[in-house]
Amino acid sequence: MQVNIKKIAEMAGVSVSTVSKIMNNYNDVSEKTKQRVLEIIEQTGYSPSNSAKTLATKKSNLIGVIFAGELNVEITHPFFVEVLNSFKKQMGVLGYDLIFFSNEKFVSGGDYFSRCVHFHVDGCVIISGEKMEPAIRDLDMSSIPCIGVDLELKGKKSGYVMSDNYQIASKVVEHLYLLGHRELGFIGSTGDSDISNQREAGYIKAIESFGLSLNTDWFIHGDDFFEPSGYAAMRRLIEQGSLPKAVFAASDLLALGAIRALKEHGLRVPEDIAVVGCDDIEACKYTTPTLTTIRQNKERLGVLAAHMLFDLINNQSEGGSFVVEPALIVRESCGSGLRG
Amino acid sequence: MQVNIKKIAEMAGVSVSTVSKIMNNYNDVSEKTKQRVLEIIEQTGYSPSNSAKTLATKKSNLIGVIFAGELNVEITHPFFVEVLNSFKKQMGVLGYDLIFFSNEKFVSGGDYFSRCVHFHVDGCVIISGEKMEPAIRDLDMSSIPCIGVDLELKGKKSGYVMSDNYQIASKVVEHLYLLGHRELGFIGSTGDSDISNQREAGYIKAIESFGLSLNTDWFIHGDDFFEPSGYAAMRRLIEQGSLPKAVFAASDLLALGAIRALKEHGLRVPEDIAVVGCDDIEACKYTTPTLTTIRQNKERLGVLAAHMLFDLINNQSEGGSFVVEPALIVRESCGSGLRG
DNA sequence: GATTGGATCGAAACCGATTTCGAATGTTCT
DNA sequence: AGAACATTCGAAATCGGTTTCGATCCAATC
Repeated sequence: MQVNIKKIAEMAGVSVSTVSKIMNNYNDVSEKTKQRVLEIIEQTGYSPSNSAKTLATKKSNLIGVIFAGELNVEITHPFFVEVLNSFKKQMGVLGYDLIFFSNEKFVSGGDYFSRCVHFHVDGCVIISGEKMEPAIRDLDMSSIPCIGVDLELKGKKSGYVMSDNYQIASKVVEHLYLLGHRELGFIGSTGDSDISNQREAGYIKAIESFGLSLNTDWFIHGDDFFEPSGYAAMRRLIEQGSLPKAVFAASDLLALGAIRALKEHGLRVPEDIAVVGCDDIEACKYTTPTLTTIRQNKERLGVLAAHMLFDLINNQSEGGSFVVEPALIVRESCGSGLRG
Repeated sequence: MQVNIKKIAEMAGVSVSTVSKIMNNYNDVSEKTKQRVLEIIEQTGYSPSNSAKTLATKKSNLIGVIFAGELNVEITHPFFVEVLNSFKKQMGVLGYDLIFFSNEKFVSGGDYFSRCVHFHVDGCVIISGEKMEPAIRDLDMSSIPCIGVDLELKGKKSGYVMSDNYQIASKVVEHLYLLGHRELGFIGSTGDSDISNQREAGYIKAIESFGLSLNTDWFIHGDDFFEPSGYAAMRRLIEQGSLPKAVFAASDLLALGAIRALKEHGLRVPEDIAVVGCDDIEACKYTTPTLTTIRQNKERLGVLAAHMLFDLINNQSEGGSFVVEPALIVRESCGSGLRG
């Protein structure tokens, strides 16, 4: 039995419409009544019902958050959660709250699109890094503004942000090259991951552009981006016989798994083999050796995603994409000195 | 211009009320018309507006998620985010979605309670681990069902889940004692954190019950639960002169920071000093030494929180609390063998 | 055949806001 | 004083659902 607009109107001795106008900054209400009403609103702590407001205006000030894909890219993923946190903050400043759709419901029917209209979300952010699924494509092609994080959306009301995966790979190769490494390997996620594939393609391109020879025996793939996959991949590489002098892993956790396998096999990192990760998650600083990696500007990705979505919602942009520049973070896992 | 209930009614040649009844499992509609309407709903992909539904029923099927406190306990915190993920999954099974309130809005007025009524949330989960703030107390005392995670709520419609901090401390002391350590130190968060205080109190109690002497010079506090605080705390301990043989840190990140400071000072872990963390975050497994710690059953905490909240919402419970049993995870940071 | 009762459906009020449009009042100008 | 205009306000329709209650129809009962 919460206070509603009617009660405020009664208390102030004005009509419901007048109260509504005051709440929405109309200018056809006198300063005197405005102050009186505002005072009562203040006292009662009145906050208009979002449902009623949404129903009347068809704007909910809600942004849907979708974790797409099947590689367990959940809210717990250290990279995405930091992007999301930055996104959430920025969206808050812009006046929006976030609603997380529980994936469980999809089992019992109801695709992403209909859930968006169900909640009248003004827009949504889709977090993935995998290949596009049909349900996501439907949403992308709808009239609902969407921003992909590490997912290339192409709809008229869509956009995306991601790091430049080609540049990432090229920075890694350059670093390894300058350290004297000529035999380079790669540990990726499953082939279903666009992100992993792009990093691999960029890596190959960079290797070739440096005039190095490519040994695809040293290119190996796990099932996802997590640590056990990296461990398993490196195990296979070791059992296979010949090892490269350096490997680039498509995620930090893959790199850490690989390092675990190497240590277990009595190999030293970086002395026997150098390892580079990707993402610069928090844990990189605490491992032994600390992990040389590529930092993606997660905060910037989140802020950019928020602003792009805001502009899309307010018809101030036609979508598009932002590619954020990555930075090489040199720690211990490749050795530090040049030609060291 | 989405399909609404009126359109469905027209297409099926029935009234709006009949459609509504079918959607809500009333039994005064014939099987024949029911099938006809359901078919049309299926074809059109109709999904009823949550706003309209909420407005009419005063139930939103939405759970508010609140990160309280000022210690940067954000969505990124590795412990809470895992509890939250489990909570989210379970809540999804129970038919609820999650809405995250953007803290930014609070700056410009509007407390937690009014935001909950604003969105008609059916209940909310409050994630903290700090002392209770007034705004949270208001919410706790309101008629809105609330569950605290690491926060002791006491309202009539409230409950909470947490790990048994006394038991945590006692398991740590027992472990250290059996390893032969008699000089025990502690690194906590700020005194504003109930969790840290409880762990400290339990630690002291356990030390006394083992008949060990207490040296409060070895008890030291940081500003929060994060790594730099642990580093700074250990630095102070080192500069202070005498060092304990083992320290218990109130979080894993504090422990990792402490280890960094020790290494930097040329001390070996665990040979010169043993370190125990708390939480068992993912990174514990990748550090050197790997971190002996206390595992809190995050998945169970989340599931319990979800069920308690559900029961509270549906008046099937009067609130209360669940305390989950912690488990000691022995890794390398204290040495592994007994008396080793 | 009249009555009862159950099954099936729809009209209408309602939830709490927004927004349009016209009415009433006050102000300025000729 | 009267006309023209600006200011201020409220009645009512609307958004998309839910829910109550009465109407209708048909079968069963007496």
